[in-house]
Amino acid sequence: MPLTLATWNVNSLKVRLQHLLDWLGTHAVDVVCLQETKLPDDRFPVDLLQQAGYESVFTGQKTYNGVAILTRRATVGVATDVQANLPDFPDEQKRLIAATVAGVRVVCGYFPNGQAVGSDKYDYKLRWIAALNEWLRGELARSPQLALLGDYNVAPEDRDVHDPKAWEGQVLFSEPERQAFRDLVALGLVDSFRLFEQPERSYTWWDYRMLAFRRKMGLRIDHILLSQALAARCTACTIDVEPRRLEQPSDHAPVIVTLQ
DNA sequence: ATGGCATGACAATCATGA
Repeated sequence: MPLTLATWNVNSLKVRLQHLLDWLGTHAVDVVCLQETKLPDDRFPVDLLQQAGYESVFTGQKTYNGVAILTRRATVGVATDVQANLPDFPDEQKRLIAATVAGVRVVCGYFPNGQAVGSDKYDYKLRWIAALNEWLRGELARSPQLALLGDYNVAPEDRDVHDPKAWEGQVLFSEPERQAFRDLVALGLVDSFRLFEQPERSYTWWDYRMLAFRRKMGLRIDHILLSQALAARCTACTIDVEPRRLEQPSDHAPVIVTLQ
């Protein structure tokens, strides 16, 4: 049986819970990484997800951030060896959770936005990614079958940006951020989306304003990087834009990868 | 040049996002 993993920044799990449940009902993916749940742990909808057939591990907080890994009980059971946050990077912000599922080390990250190039938040973003990189080196040595899924808040290449000229040097597309992305790839990871022929103007995020989605004005900032061992098993990677068409959507679309 | 839109805390605006 193939194994499917997905990542989706839901921009509030409270608001998007029904969208998520509907999506799980039609897609039945085995592992789902969520970002921006914006829920403290005592408010996480464990029971409703269990009724939908999914077990959850999560780390969250009020108002901002928050990440989770859902596992389909019937196919992959419960996640083990759960790690919340980067061990050597003290941080109040809940941006990372890792767990082992079906022999795969699944890392779910909500990378900092960075706000504006040169700001304190931009500096924090680069330091956060550097700390992730350092920690991942050890994780990869321990777990050769590793996937890093999430909202990276980085568009790696020109073709990942609807208007690269306009975005040049801006946050999400600045050279230091793109270099940080390449430094993750240099650990021996593969951008699964680019293993395959993809449609023109493939993006995962569109601004709520200016009718950006309808006008295909987006960025590809949500990614699934796979270790070499997993890349060898990968048969597909797609962006599902359908949830972005719904009423009151998340501004991000899910990305799905299939492993053989 | 600016704000457009959305979410959440908090109770009219404000912080944050990307």
